[in-house]
Amino acid sequence: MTEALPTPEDTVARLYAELRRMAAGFEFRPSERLNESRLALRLGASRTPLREALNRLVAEGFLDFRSGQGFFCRALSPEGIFHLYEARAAIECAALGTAIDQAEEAAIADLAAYLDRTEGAYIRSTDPVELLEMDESFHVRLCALAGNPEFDGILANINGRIRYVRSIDLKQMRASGAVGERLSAHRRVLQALVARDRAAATGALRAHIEKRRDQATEAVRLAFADIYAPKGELE
Amino acid sequence: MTEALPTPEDTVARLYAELRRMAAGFEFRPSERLNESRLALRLGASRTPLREALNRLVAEGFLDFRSGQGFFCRALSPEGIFHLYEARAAIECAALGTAIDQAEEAAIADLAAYLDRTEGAYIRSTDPVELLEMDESFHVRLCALAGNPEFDGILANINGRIRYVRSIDLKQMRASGAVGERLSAHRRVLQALVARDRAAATGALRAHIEKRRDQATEAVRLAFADIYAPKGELE
DNA sequence: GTGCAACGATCTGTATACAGAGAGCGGGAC
DNA sequence: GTCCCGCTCTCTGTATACAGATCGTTGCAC
Repeated sequence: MTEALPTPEDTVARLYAELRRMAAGFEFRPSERLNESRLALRLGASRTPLREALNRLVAEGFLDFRSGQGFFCRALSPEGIFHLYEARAAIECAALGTAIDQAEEAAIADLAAYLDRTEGAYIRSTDPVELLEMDESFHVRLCALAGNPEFDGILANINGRIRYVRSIDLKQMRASGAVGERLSAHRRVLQALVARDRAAATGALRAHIEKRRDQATEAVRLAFADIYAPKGELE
Repeated sequence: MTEALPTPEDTVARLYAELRRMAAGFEFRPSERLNESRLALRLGASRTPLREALNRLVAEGFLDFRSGQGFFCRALSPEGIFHLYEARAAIECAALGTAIDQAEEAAIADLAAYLDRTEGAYIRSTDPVELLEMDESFHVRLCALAGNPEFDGILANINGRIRYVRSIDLKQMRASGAVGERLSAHRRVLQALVARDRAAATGALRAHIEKRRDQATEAVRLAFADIYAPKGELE
């Protein structure tokens, strides 16, 4: 189920997709060093294509590289997450601004249909992954209305790098019964877009993302406290 | 990205820096296929580290990769350039907005000092490369005031990919004696920043970048006409 | 002259080998 | 018990070898 999309024979692409998924979900712990030989063995390839895939992930900010020491998982910090959400707000709001000027009515209608279609699942879903995909997908589709592949690429990169904390944020929202809040934020943005009301649309989108930014940053901050404070309860 | 210092001995970093420079300046022609063996020989390394560097540049959008066919220089099109400038405006304006809220007075003063310091060279310079570096540097410093490394990284990437057309644009401005216009645009942005006037600052910056966007896009469009109808009134 | 097909040279994709650097561990001094 | 030194073993960084795919070219049919 997870291994289908990259063409049957393309080792580097396969490794890249697999490693990106692992890195996005912090299956490597923050700042952990990666053992190339073990990883290559586990993924069924040699170190040569593995390192090519790893280099791509370094360029995309999923991994770090230190000469002579190899590849490391990226660090996880409240500041880093804050900056990623801030960049995300910048890109999404800019894309929305362009979309308000230029998106076709039909494309906007498609997005509205998507929101209607997923509304039920959004509220009732108990699957965190499904929830995450739906949230991400709404924002990706919104961004795509601008018709600028640069926006899409930057957003896809950021989405991968915040995926882990976003899923934590979503779990917390679900636990506190606040999923509807997110959904209504999406709907508010969409309505302003339909009305071609730039100030209302970008304002609503920015407020939504900044709220998620603060929640996600706080969640990481608390996790940090857990990691660095308690010598006591471990094991 | 403005890469980390290429330490004396780090083959991949050296190759990456060299290839990035070459790709940025379109020393490979648009859509040209790269011959790995020849390139490795020319750069004094083997294909293994070369391909690692090439993979990083693919991830950054400087090169394309097609499985089974190898690496290609990115295409050059008016639409592509338009999208890059549009993304640049989004990032720089967002960074400026953050800077207006949060930048220290001292940091803003540094930028003002930089502008004063380079003003003379800016107007008198006959070296296109120097002109390009100064223009780019002003915008990079402005962006850095936001204190968000994500903004800096995205801008560095875009700067590399528009470097070629930007230098053409600068040459044309110099030829038409319009360099002062650009300088005054920078100064207008700075003054609004000093006054912490968000609307004026982002408005001025956006207008400046969008003007450059249109000029650069048009320059590429004309070059396209030259390429695809090169024989004058033939046929 | 044009289109197609098969051949050959070239190039890519991956595995493997090996040298040198780095990290971890044990032992010794204090 | 703690710190430091040196050793060893592992891992990284790069070169090279080789299999399979690709592209250009030549020759043939029409």
